[in-house]
Amino acid sequence: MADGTLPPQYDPAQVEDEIYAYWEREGLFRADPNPARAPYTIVIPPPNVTGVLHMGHALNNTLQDVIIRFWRMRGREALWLPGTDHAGVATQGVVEKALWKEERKTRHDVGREGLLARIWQWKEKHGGTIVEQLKKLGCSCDWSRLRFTMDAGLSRAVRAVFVGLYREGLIYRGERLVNWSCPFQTALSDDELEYAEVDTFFWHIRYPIKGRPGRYVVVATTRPETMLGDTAVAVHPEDPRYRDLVGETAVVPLVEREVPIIADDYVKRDEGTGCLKVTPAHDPNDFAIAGRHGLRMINILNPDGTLNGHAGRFQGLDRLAARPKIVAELESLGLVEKIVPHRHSVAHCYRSHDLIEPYLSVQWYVKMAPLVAKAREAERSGRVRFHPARWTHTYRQWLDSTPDWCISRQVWWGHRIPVWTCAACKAEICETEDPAACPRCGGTELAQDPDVLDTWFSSQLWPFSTLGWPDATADLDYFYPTNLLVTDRGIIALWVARMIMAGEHFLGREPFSDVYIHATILDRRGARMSKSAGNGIDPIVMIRGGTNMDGTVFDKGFGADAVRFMLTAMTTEGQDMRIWPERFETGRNFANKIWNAARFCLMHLEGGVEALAPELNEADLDFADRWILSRLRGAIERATACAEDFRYCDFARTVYEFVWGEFCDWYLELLKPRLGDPADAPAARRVLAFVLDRVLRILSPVTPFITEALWRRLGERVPCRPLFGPRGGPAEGPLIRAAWPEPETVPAFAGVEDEMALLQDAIRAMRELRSRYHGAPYNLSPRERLAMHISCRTEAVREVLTRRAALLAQDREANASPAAVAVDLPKPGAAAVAVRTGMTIYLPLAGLIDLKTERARLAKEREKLRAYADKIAGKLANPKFADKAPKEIVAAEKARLEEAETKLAEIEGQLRELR
RNA sequence: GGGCGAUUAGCUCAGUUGGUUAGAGCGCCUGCCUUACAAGCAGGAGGUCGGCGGUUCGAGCCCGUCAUCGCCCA
Repeated sequence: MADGTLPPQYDPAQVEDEIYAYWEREGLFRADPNPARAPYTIVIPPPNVTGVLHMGHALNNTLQDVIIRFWRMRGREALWLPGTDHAGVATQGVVEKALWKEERKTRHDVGREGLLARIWQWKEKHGGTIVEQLKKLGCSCDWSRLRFTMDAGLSRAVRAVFVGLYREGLIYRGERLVNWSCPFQTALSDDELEYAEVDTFFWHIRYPIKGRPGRYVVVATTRPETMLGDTAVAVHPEDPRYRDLVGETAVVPLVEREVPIIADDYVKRDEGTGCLKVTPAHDPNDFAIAGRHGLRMINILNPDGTLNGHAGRFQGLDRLAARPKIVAELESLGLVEKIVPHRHSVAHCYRSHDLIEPYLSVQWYVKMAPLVAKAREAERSGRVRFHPARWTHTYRQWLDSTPDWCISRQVWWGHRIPVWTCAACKAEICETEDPAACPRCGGTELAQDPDVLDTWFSSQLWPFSTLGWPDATADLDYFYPTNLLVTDRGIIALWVARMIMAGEHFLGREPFSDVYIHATILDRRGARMSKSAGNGIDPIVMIRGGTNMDGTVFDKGFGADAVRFMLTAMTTEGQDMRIWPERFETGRNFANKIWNAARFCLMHLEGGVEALAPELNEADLDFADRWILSRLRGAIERATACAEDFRYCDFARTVYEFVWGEFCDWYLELLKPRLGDPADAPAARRVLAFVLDRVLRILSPVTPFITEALWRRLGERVPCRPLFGPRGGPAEGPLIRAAWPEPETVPAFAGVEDEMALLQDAIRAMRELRSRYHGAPYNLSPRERLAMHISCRTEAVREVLTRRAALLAQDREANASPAAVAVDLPKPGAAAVAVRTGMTIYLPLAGLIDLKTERARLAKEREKLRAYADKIAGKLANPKFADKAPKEIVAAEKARLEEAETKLAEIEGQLRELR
């Protein structure tokens, strides 16, 4: 490579680190407030600081990078602001687990400060992993702005928001049921639950009626152990079976508690026995019933999920271990009527996957109603748009139904709730700065609330806390509101909606105008990728090689560009995306194609600027030049529109098809003879340099590494590549900052595309004629030069084919010369025939032609054409069609029919001759 | 129970407001190591667009319904 030649196979490993280091070193990702340009801003959805990159991150960040690179090239001050999230419950869980494994200590052994110190250590050690992985993917984040939700600045934002909401009366403390995670011993919000189907039983248990020996009511429950906390039995008020029992007293077995039998509409008569045991402290519906009837609430659980003193002799047992014991005792008392298998969906912790217990406790809440109204308005007014649009429904639905948000968590890692209680006067103090003394009585013995805030409480501030809020910074002024948020559907409610609320409430503006929701990545069989299932694909292994999670070894990776290209090309509006390693081969092959196309161009540009035509004007352009420029302009138009509209798949396909299917397959082939001709080469080289330049630019957002590497090579040969005018000029800077090629900057030529289409049709027909005889038993050698006769049906076709005869003759695959081209040329003896639009091509091959095969081929084609022509004729014969269809459509159908019939007649004639 | 997706070639997926003979990648068959590329080139086979009904001159696309799979919410 030192001598300037490139190897014939692209090796991403040789290029990527060096290119990335170059971008970083030169500060090319950096963005700063710049009044001369408009900003384009994306804030990264912060990954968990303890996490490692998975395929979902790879997709998410590729999509952000494609857009930010596009707008950077389009001249915006493009900021992609990166950072990580402290992930309170999850991170603390990881460190606690390690602490236990390594030292057999719990968090209580090391204390709050001790644990926090260890988590910070953990963060320092492992927190950079995911950032380094994003770099391998090619992410052009402004790393100088890397943020962490527990940074001092972001923590100030959290305090400001808490205190602001508190003072507005939007934060309050309440005792109610929460979702309790026993392993973490903390409350979780409703959004942090996941539901899983569980096979269990309905236990039908008899509760004796007080004062009526022998009578009892039968309740059905899936959680028999909760009976220890029962404080009522409920029936439906209109249920005739139990009407006489309302007002009576039932006796809860084992604890012998006397509880009232009450009537409540909530009870479903046809579910279970129609008789409901009411456990207000351990079931949300029962809690509501208790509120209506003023029932006692008995909490039977300790925070760790074991039974407490209210459980009597079962105290100390885990609630799940107690269940069989309780059932056994009930059975021995003859109180179990029956046990029915039952399958239902139960809440689990989204981090530990353990069962969630409804648990009565005092927690902090955010009153949602006023915030919801603002968030709804931001979307209704069109200031926030979802892509694909259907996700708007999910957003609205959540806003319409969300309960107040439980924001306190009983863990230590996170933002501590800024509320203190004065020991002397019991005053509650909520301040942004830690208070030294009670403002009411001056007491200095202040106890801060031990809880921390839900991680989402800080994440919801991300689009502005990262830009300096609550200070009125220049960054905030310039970059806020941001433009785009790219994320997964799973956190539309959890995060996206809350950011919109927070942005609207505290800054009076939406945090971003567009939300792009991308697919969820699934494995080959359509299952979610997960660590426990072992079906994950490690994006870094895909990029660099190594051992995948399932043990498969990849000696070489596919390269970052290949991974990015495939992820982009697979991003359609669907909601899932199935991935397996081999799928990246397409991307790798494409990168290799780009590499070799550029390699070919660079070989022919070896002479540098001096070898280019000193001056080039439109009149100097060859036919092939005009064609590729026209096609290039069209491709740029489509690609630009796709990028603006977040149509990722179409963007990738557009550039893929143009580069491979037109630039490589046709233009470079057409150019070869000209590049070998000293008279034509200088002009051809100028166009070649220009087109390659534009090709690299439009590829750059998706495949930034290989294109930057090739751009540099191209720059070494030809530093500046204007199409027209004098050659030379100042050197172009790095591709990442090169201007996006706007369509108007590429000339288009009317008529050239149609002419080329005709030539391509002729060339393909000639190739096909040859290939009919390439196999056994004919074995026509590809090296044997053939003569083709072309019979044209119009003078116009004849004129084009005659004028471009040289292009037909030079096609290497056809390897044939158009020996005779004329209107209505007769068939030259024994010949293979291809009937095309406007022409019939003959391959005379005396002695080799297989009449039977030729006849069968023509007959098959005739049948197809007949069916086609009949279909159109039928359409045209329908008077309603002529009457109602637009004129252009009718005219087009007529033209099609005419063409089909012409071809059909031609085929009939050929068949007669073959007899 | 409510909402939203998906169902198109052997596999994975495209298919813009209804209007050529429904496309791509991979796989398959045939022939080529043609000095950019075998991770390639050329040619080819393969689909009654999940079922049924409807709207329309015309439906893969719109409407209804059923089936199967999946996601979200309750």
